Amino acid sequence: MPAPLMSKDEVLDRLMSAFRDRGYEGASLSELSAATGLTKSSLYHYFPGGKEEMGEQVLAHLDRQLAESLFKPLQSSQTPARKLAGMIDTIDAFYEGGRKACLLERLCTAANRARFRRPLRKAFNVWMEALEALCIEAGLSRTVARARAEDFVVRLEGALVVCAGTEDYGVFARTLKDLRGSLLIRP
Amino acid sequence: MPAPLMSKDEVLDRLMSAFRDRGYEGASLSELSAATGLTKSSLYHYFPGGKEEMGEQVLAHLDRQLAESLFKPLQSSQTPARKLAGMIDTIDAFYEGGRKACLLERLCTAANRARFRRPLRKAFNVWMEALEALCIEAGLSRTVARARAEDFVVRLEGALVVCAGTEDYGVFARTLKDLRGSLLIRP
DNA sequence: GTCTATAATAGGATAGAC
DNA sequence: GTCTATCCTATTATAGAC
Repeated sequence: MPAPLMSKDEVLDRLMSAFRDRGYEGASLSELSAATGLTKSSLYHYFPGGKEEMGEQVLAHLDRQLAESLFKPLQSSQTPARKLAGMIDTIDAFYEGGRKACLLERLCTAANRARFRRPLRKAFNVWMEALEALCIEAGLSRTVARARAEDFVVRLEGALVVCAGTEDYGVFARTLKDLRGSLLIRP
Repeated sequence: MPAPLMSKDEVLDRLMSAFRDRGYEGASLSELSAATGLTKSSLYHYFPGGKEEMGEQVLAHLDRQLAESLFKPLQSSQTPARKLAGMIDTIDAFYEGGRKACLLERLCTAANRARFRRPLRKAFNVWMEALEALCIEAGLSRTVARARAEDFVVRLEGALVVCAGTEDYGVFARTLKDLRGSLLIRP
């Protein structure tokens, strides 16, 4: 049995990229095959459950990435302001300045598929909870922290949608800049 | 030749609903057929260009609806604050409190299709320009007005995405409430 | 673990009767 | 303007060799 040509993580990265570009329904197995460089059959070796399992595992993969890039930096000994700055830089890179869509958004269309509903909700909540914790650490009340965290995710998702629709990527830059300056300030 | 069973506008309304629920790629002709009560062949009578033309015409249909519900109220003699309140009520109803997605967002996935790119960008811009005009009427500078308008659309789209992902429709209510109170206030 | 080959089905689209 | 019937192709999915 030949050694795998690429790691499972690499496969998941490429699938995620394809789903982000084309959406869950829009990404055909042929496209996913081209994106990974694997044949359809090889994809079925990794994902016996087919496209639905690919979506599921890519979502879990994103969960792990979020944990790595949102939680880990949160536990460092930096000031909240510095942590925020780092997180926003990470976000800016991950979304390529607004040119790359959000996987969560692109999976929402398929959220009637029961398999995606829970993990989707969880991913959004985990994200907001991380932001809420950061706000609280910066001295905001629980109530304000919660509202700020929610608004952060709302604006980020919205900016990505508007960028995709208008091809004006300044929207993303302006939104991040505003979030950078406003998330932690006292009410 | 039998009289049409329903008006073209009614057909377009139903197609829009289906596209908003399932996305452009997610909505199959069978579903569109079921949603309208017309057979596939009848749909092709209305839209000889097939699904792509359906998307195109539904987008144009939305344009007209926006003109009716965003521009017309703007030209009334009410105060800016009252116009804003009315617009937000309209928006709340149109999106069913966050339960119904935005057509523009759901078409972004298909925006690589050249036919959708321009109308999509136009729809976003027309919307933002209407909001900008309202802000200016309320006494805000052009610069602030532009930023507020952009942020309004960003937050609205984002709230819809987060609602779809979390099934927590409070997000939409909270976002609208905030927009209601903040769009027109002086910097 | 990867491939070629192929099956099965669903999707988009058309022809032609009424 | 609507329908039934059908076509073609792309899509998902599987079998089995190496």
